[in-house]
Parts: sequence; C-alpha cells; structure tokens
Amino acid sequence: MNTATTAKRRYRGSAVEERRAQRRQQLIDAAIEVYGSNGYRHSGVKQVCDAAGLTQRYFYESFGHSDELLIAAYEQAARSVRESNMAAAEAVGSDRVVRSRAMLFDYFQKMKDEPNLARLLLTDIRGISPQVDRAIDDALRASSDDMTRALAKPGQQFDEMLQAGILGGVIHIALHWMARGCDVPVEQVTETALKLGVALLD
Amino acid sequence: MNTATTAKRRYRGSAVEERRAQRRQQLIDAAIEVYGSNGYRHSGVKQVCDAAGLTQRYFYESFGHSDELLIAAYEQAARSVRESNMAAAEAVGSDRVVRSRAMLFDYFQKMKDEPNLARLLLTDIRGISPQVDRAIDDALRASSDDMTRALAKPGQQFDEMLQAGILGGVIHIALHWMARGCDVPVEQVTETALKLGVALLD
DNA sequence: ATGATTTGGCAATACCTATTGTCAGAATTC
DNA sequence: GAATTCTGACAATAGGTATTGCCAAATCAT
Repeated sequence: MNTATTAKRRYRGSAVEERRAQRRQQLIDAAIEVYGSNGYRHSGVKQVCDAAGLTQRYFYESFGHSDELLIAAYEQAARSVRESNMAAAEAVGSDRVVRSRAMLFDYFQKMKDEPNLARLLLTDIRGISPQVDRAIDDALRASSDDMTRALAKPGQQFDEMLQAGILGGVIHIALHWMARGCDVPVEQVTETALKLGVALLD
Repeated sequence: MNTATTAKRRYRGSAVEERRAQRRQQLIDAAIEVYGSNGYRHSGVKQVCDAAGLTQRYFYESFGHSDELLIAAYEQAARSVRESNMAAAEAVGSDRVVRSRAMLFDYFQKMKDEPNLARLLLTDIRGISPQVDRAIDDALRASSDDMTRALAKPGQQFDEMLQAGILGGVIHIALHWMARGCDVPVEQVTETALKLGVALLD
C-alpha cells in the first residue's frame, strides 16, 4: 500500500519507467522494420507486437492508437537520418558544394544500408490522419532546411517552393534508385541529385 | 430464348454494352472525385457508388475489386493531364524552353482547376497492391518522358534517374503549392519548376 | 396487356482488425 | 515463503467494410 515502495520496485534490474520506456522503444524499432517492409497499411498491430516480442497489451501501454506508433517510428527514422547527414556535412569542412555532396552521399548511403528505414521514410504515408500528415510535413521541412542551409549562401533569400521541389527530386531519385536495386553506385546517384540542388544557386 | 433478340434489347435508348460502359464511366468519374477529396484509404465502395448514383451491385459489374477502380481512375486522370499538357506544348511552337514552360504552365493550371483530380494523382498511393504500383510507375514514366522530350535536345542521352528526380520535384512543388491554397500565381510556380527542369540541359 | 429483363435497394454474409478484459503463472520484495 | 506486482497469452468485444444474394418495382418487347 505504500506508494513509495511501489514506485521503487525493480524487475530485471530496472524500474517501472525504464521498463516501460524500453518496451516502447522495442515497439518503435519493430515498427520501422515491419512498416518498412510491408508498408503501414498492410501491417497490423499484432504484427508489430510479434516482431517486438511483446504482447498487444503493451502496445496500448505506450500508444493510444495505431497512428501514434507510426508517428513515433517516422520521427525516429527521420531524426536518425538527419543527424547522420548533418554529421557527415560537419566532417568535410566548409565549402558549400562539398558539404552538400557529403550530405547527399551520406543520405543515399543510409538509404542503401537500411532499406526498411528508407521505405518507411520514402513511401508517402500521407492521408492517414492529420497528425501523421503534420509529422511528415515537419520532418520534410526540417530536412529541406538542412539541405538549403548547406547549399545556399549565408543570408540568401530562400525560395520555399524551390526547396520543396529539390527535396522532392531527391526523394524520387532515391525511390527510383532503390526500385532498381541500388544498382548504380552511390557516388553517381549523389552527383545526379547534386545537379538538382544547384538550382538553388540562382 | 432467342439470343439475338435478347442482345438487341434496348433500355433508355441504349444497348446493353452502352449502358454498362456508361455506368463504368460514372463510377470512374465518381472515384476521381471521392478518392481525390477523401483519399483512397478513407473511401469505401459504397461512397463511390453513392457519388455515382449507382448501387454497389454495379460496382462488381464493372470491376472485380476495389483496386481495379482505383487503377482505372488513376489512369484516366493521368491520361487526361498528359493529353492536355501535350496539346499545350504543341500550341506554342518548337522552342524547347518555351514548350517546356507551356507544358508546366498547363500542368499547374490543371492542378489548380481540378483539385480532386490533382490530389488523386499527387498523393502517393503506392503500396496498395503490385498492380496499382505498376500503373503508377507507368504513368509517371510516361509523363517524365513527355517532359524530357520537350526539353532535351533531340538525340540527347537521357539520364533516367535525373528524369525521375525532376518529375519528383515538379510533383512536390505542386503539392506544396496546393497545400498553401495555390496562393502563388501559376506563372511563378511554372518558373520555379522550370529552374529544376533546366538541370536536364547539361 | 403480359411476360421477360433490368434496375435499385437492401439484407446477409464473411472477414478482418483494433481495442479491451481476464487470468494464471513468473518475478520480486520483505 | 507469503504477499504483491508484473508479465504474457489469449478470449471477448466492437466495429467496419468488401462482396454476394435476393426481391419488388420499373422498363421494355410483342
């Protein structure tokens, strides 16, 4: 009855919140795999839970409904790619074209290395719910801004629509490339994408 | 019992096949409206039939299952846009940039004029079924080739991946533009898209 | 008019999946 | 080792929709 005691209780070495958080993470990781290989619309809650090695009961412990997991998985995937890209850009110095090339190279490399994550990000999942749509828009906007910052002159006026176009172009290049089994070397795809990017340079 | 007599019988002035074909067309038109405004995944057979003013019974007269109608609607929409674009290009003479601009202008104008048709075409519906995916790929390829033919020098070597990228860019520009309520004038969106297109010109 | 055919509406079927509820047994604390 | 909490499996509920089946009213041919 002592709530303090209750809160402290540990199972398998970790506390309640830790276990909860771990299960949540298991579900997210499983979701990236499952959604990435079947597509969200062809995946069920049960499938994700099975892949996570958890019961459906735990799904509703961490997520109110199905979409919430999709959003969490999408955001984690997007963040992971973005961080990797940024790090790659940092590593190569300050020349704008060189930085952009490094970002794109890292981007395509990551798509190739983690195809399930890639498919989750690339196959458009718009129209599931307004919340999902907003998550997608936010993530795309963030990526687009990263790319723009890398390429554009400091203080340059951004053309929002052109940014969206370039990002869309990169996405479609990745889609097309992956549909062909990533047969073209990453270097070459990068150069192709870069041709689009320079449209930003006025 | 006379099959010849049976075949000839007319209702409301038209023969069996004519009525069948007309109902099929009604369903396709309704599908473009319904799918375009709700999204395919949030639309049911019943909804389309209601919009078409027909019973569900007639759905299965013309289509084996739900996806078939989606494919038919998508293809009709894509063909309609493509034909319009080609006609616009024909009308302005032979200069490559001028032709491309005319195509893009017509494209965006059409998206603005028929938002439901636009949403059906623009919101990615990949991953429903392999058949739908193939229909989409075919349609995109066709559009991409049109645009390339208009812009590239005769006999020029095409970069398939770059083509895909440019088309993707145009699509995302259209998406972004429409999400903002088509607030920017068509002329300006056209010029933005054209900036991407010229990447094809080496 | 009368019989045949078409039409439109609707019920019945058949699945499928999300979400909630229950419970026995395992792990943990004291 | 006894009480308590956590866990995993599964049943039950709930709701939605695609697909099929049926029938009465309308339309046509003769």
